[in-house]
Amino acid sequence: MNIIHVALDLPLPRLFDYLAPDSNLSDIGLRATVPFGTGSRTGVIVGVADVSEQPIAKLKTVSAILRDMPALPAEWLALCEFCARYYQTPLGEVTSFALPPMLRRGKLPRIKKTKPVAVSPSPSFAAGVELPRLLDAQQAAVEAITATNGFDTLLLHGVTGSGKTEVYLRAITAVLARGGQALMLVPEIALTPQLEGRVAARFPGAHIVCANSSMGDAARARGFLEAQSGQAEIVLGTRLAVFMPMPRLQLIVVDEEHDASFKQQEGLRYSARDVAIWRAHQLNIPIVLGSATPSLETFHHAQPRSAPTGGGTSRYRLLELPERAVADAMPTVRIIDTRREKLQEGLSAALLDGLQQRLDRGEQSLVFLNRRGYAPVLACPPCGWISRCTRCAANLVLHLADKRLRCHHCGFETGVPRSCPDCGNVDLLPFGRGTQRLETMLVERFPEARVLRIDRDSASTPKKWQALLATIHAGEADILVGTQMLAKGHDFPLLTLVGAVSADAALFAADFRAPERLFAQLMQVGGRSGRADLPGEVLIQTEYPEHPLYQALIEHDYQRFARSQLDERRIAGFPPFSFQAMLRAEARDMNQSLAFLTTARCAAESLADGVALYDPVPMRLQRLMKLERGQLLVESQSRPALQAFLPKWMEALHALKMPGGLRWHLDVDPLEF
DNA sequence: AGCACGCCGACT
DNA sequence: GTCGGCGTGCTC
Repeated sequence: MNIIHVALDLPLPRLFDYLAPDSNLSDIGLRATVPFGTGSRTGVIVGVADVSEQPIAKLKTVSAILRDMPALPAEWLALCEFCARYYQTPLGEVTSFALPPMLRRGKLPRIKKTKPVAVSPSPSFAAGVELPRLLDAQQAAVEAITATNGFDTLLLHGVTGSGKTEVYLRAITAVLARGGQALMLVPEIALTPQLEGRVAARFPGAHIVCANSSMGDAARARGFLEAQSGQAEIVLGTRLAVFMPMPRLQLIVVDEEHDASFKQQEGLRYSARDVAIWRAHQLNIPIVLGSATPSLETFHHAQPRSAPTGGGTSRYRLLELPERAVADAMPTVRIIDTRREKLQEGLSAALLDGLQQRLDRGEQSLVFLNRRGYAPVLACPPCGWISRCTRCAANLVLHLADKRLRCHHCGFETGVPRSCPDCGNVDLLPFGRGTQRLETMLVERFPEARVLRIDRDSASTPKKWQALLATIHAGEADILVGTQMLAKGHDFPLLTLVGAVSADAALFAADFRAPERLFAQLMQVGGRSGRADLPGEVLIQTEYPEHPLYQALIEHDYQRFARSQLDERRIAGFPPFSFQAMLRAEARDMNQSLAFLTTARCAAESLADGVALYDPVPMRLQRLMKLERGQLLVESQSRPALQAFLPKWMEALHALKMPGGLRWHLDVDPLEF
């Protein structure tokens, strides 16, 4: 055989063939450097053959087949091929994305002296380490996971503090004892170090590899090679870790499976959770999805067919952890009706009282406001001027801390004008409220309190973030003001009050997933309070106190909320009762974008069998970085029907002649609308 | 996506 | 007379 098929990182949905004397099937999965156009590229050999569909005369000869690392396993290539097919992305772009940048470029990391670790498959783990006692539900969950033979998707549903992590660790213990490898995916947050520490402490002798985008090139490449060689027993990482080659993989865990960061929002728009499930199926191994607030898709699959509201699909097994592992109660949730009350800088009397009480008792409070900056907009009331971004269809947010106006979408920033740029009026007014303003107000109102603001501005680097966390843990802060950064995963033993303000907007958002996200967020931020021996309280300010979402929160009743949402989704025909793909286009003016989408819609009409085509519309954030953006939704009751339609449609679109400056992409299973 | 080739405007 | 604008066409 003397022809190789090479997947190159190009936006072209095909492979490139090269002459390669003496190549054979064992070369599949090796990287190859090839002449391409005027230059040279490195890609992955995905096939070896005697013949090519191209005329032989057109074929160039491969420059080098790189044999300095072992061939990527067939299982890994199959995973990439699945992603290419499912997400309508050229295989070369997928393989390129799935490889660490250094390996992608045809290089290898310098060999680092290996740590003196026990050689698998008999790692020294847990011996001596004192294990916490399991509650019955945890024990049952561990047994269910470890007894699973072959592929199964298990949904581990447990509130914050119910001990999900301990269940993962026990299941991983069983895998390591059998000489297997385990893969654990976590959301993309600054939380990974904590978890890493906990896992490392539990498995002191085990070889653990981390994989996330903030790692250096060499470290990432090294981790990849250690996973591929089987040296690494545990791989812990964010969404990109789903592509780590692992020859003895026996268990996948997706923690906080509902988290939106598992879906990549650019380039290869994959869902690591969904890809992980496909991989588990392919390898015939169990996968555990863990969450206090599972995504409605996941919950639906974990519901029996005969469930109260029309039934789920019974495809996943539901494991419930109903109580907190540490023996304390769930926080009390109170809804504060703000319709009648005159608020003080956005805070109700009840919340202010609560803060004062915590101060008096030396306990911590958290005010949750998911909007950073001082005020969302600066305005000139007499003439109507407001601070707008010149590049985006968005307002410039006032950051008083460093006296700047900033666009939160494109990063544009400018100084705060002394007077109105239109009429010269010097009395410009900030409208609305962000964390900085709340912080200022709380400092004035509670002069004796140590107020700490935690958002992307104050915790801009991992170092600053760690310092803030240390301050909180040392009890050197009384009132925390923060965005969703604070909501995830952290334990604050002194925290007994959480107040949520200005959350209502999500109730009526155009995006049908907004309530789901709000519920998860409030549940999560509420879970920060009262985790030790101090009871917690959650106060939610709202103008819609009787809204079912808030009622379900009072009861801590995820299932009730999920069922009511699923009812609405079923009636509206939204996911998980339909399957969607979004075509997005951007150009210098909106007409261009919409014209392309209209053409795309016309091209789809003759191909769309069992697929509904919506009308092209401007995106919610219509203009970003001076590009006008539109979108076109396609939807089907049947995933196979949608999957059959998409490649035909893509082919038609690639054949269209694009006007200059127009760019488009397809997003399969989109999360954002 | 790059990178070449190709045919029309204002500059040393 | 050339440098250079980006339209369009190709890459095994």
